[in-house]
Amino acid sequence: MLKYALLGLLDYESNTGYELKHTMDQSTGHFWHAKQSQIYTTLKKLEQDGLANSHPEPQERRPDRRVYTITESGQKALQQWLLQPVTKLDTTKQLLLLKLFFSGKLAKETLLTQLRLLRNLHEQQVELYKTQTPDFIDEKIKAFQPELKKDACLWEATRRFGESYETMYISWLDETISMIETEF
Amino acid sequence: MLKYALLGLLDYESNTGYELKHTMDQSTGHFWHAKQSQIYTTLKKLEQDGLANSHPEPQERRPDRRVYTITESGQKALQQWLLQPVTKLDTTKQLLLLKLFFSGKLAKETLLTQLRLLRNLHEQQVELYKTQTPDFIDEKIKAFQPELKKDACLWEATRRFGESYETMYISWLDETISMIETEF
DNA sequence: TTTTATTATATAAATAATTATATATAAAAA
DNA sequence: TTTTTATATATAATTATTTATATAATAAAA
Repeated sequence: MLKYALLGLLDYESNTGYELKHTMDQSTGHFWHAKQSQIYTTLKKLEQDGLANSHPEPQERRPDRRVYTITESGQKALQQWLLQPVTKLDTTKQLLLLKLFFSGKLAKETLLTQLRLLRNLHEQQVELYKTQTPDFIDEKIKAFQPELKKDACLWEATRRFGESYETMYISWLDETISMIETEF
Repeated sequence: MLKYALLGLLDYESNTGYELKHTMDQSTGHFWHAKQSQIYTTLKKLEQDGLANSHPEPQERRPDRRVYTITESGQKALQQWLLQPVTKLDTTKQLLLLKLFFSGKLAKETLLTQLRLLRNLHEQQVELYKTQTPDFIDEKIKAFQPELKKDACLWEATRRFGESYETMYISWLDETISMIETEF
């Protein structure tokens, strides 16, 4: 799928692996992340498959940048993929839930400490969705200009998902913490 | 991590790869899933690392079962892992959000159809969390008996997470569908 | 002045996970 | 009676992902 995430971004503008990594970290990374090494290898694969082209761009006193551009074939592949509906639920991996499931023998205070620590992390994350992410979206809209209104609405929908998710998570943690405080 | 999921289950009772797969599908699989092949290979690794033992159990007119049992070393490893707090957020992969992010050029009705289809899937999933999963927990509690009260509370907490998550997801879908209906 | 951060790309090695198959038997359903 | 479902394990091949490392230059900070 990373393939399509990269094609999607390249469809807005040609870019280097380095920049794509940073753009992803602030946008799609919230729901589809990738390490630098995976991005570089996937870009190579895109080029091999004819879905993108690349050319080196010399820079003053810096290593060359390798700029990737989506091809027509790449745009078709992206479009094709976007048209296919999602027909099954994502299988998520929740480390906290996995641990919690087996934590019946842990001391009450150990468990509570762990949950309170995690609550802080989620508090920080929800703040991020409420502030930094909207700024990022505004900035991109200004950069790409007008007819991206629909895109902006959809980007905002994904941001809203993050905010809802974190809000739900914190409520769930609060309920779970109370439950443990009273029933353990 | 699958390693610990398996150790956690084996700590309740010795079991075969086949049974572990089915138990996981109905319990931890909601937040940590694995394919049959991965379970078998991970069990082998557990044995190589001395965290579990196994012995074949002959059956009448059926292939032998290979029953795995957690070792003391395995119990220590499990305990050690449970004591370590989760210090960073899970990086989830949400296929729908990835597609949605790039779907600005799709026709309004195409998008709405995709979102409504997904809404049905989440409706089914929330029902599962409200009914089947509690039944599974009750059944396990009866099987393992009394002092699993704390375990049961934690299992219930993970079930509650699933219900909250799906409820949040459906609300988000409803908001997103309205947004597209009015703003596109 | 030494360290750290930023700009940039690339690959090797290891681990994790998925897909596809192979082997066997028996019961139940179509 | 043929197919499907369930019981059971195992491995090969492939793909996906992470971790670690190498290279190279500049600017800023300690």
